[in-house]
Amino acid sequence: MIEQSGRRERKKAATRQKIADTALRLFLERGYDAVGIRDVAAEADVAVTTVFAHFASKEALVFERDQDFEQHLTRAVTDRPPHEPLIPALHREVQALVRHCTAEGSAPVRRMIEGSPALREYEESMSLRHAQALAAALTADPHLSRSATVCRATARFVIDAYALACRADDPGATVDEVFRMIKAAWEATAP
Amino acid sequence: MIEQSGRRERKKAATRQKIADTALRLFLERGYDAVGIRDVAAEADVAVTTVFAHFASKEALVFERDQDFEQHLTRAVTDRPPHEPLIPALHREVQALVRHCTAEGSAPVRRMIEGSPALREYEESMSLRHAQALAAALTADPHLSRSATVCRATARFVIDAYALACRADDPGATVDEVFRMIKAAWEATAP
DNA sequence: AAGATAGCCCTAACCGTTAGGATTTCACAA
DNA sequence: TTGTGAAATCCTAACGGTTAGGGCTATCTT
Repeated sequence: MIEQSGRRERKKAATRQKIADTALRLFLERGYDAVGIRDVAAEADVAVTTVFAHFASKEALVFERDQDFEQHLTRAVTDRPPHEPLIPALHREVQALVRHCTAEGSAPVRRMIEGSPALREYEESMSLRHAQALAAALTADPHLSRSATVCRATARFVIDAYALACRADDPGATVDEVFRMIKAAWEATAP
Repeated sequence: MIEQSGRRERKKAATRQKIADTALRLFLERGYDAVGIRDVAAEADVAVTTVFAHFASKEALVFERDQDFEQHLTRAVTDRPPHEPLIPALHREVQALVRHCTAEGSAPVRRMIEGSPALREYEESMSLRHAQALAAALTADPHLSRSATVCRATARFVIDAYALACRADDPGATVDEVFRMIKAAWEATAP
């Protein structure tokens, strides 16, 4: 139970990756709704129960890197140099995340997500979790000294900026425009 | 096909109401997860297919008045006296909506929603729709003359205020605090 | 009164998801 | 090396939300 030495972990990670890769490939080939979990399992040559041992739901197969996103965001807050102002740090990080999700290769995936109500709904609820994690990071920052409400609201605003930019015609400009609003909102709460 | 003379529409509405009432009662009595659609249908004395003819999903049974919410919100924008400033109008409306959803009788329903991931997720995706409707109303207002991005961001901020307040210890104060931020954000975008 | 149609019903299935329990694979220590 | 425990996987069967297909009746329109 303490610190496995390799092979098991590697095999598990390999299985997980194989499932995720197979799923994404099938989804893009035939459409999300046209591919069943049983199809994914068969093609990846694992049992259906194994799929659910690695992913909590069918939608989760599409958002495999979800955890990374949350970490990047919270670390933009927690790992920034001391006394560096908060909003520019978040602004930069959101720009980077948006660039990542509107990159060349991501277009088909985005189209698939927008085309499926189930995936859109799942993405929304993911965003809510990210907002909560970010709110926690803001609340914990000793330099900020804002109320919990302000931290929660700011976190949601930042996630809104990301969500809007991902779907906008000019993602970069959208992030900038929304962050001008966030900056004003934040500064209006100065203690 | 236009303008039925009554009985049919009345019967349809009655069926819908009976299903919604029965569902909510059973959910509160036994818990959301412990009640199946087949139970609701049997207790309301209708076929399962009839339930889905009136409600798009099991979760929708809980948010029967969803449409009203959206109308109230958009009308706070479209029906306000000419030249009345936007933000105070929205502020007042959100206060009213929050009071409504944190009223005495709503507590058990709220507890039920917070206790079910499926319901929370559904509520989130509803909120997104409301934000889009509000954004459309803002974009359409001839007195505002803000970019589509600003309208969309503001709409989401307002929905955030509502969502945060519904779960806060002091809902009224939360609305006020978040709206101070929204006001600053909005004014920072003055043309 | 006679069609047209909306609302409802029934049955059977689809699909995501989970429970239960067996089986294999690996890590580690005797 | 081999025994042991735990983790990963598997199989089967089911549960519960949801939908398709097709039929029946009450209501509406003309």
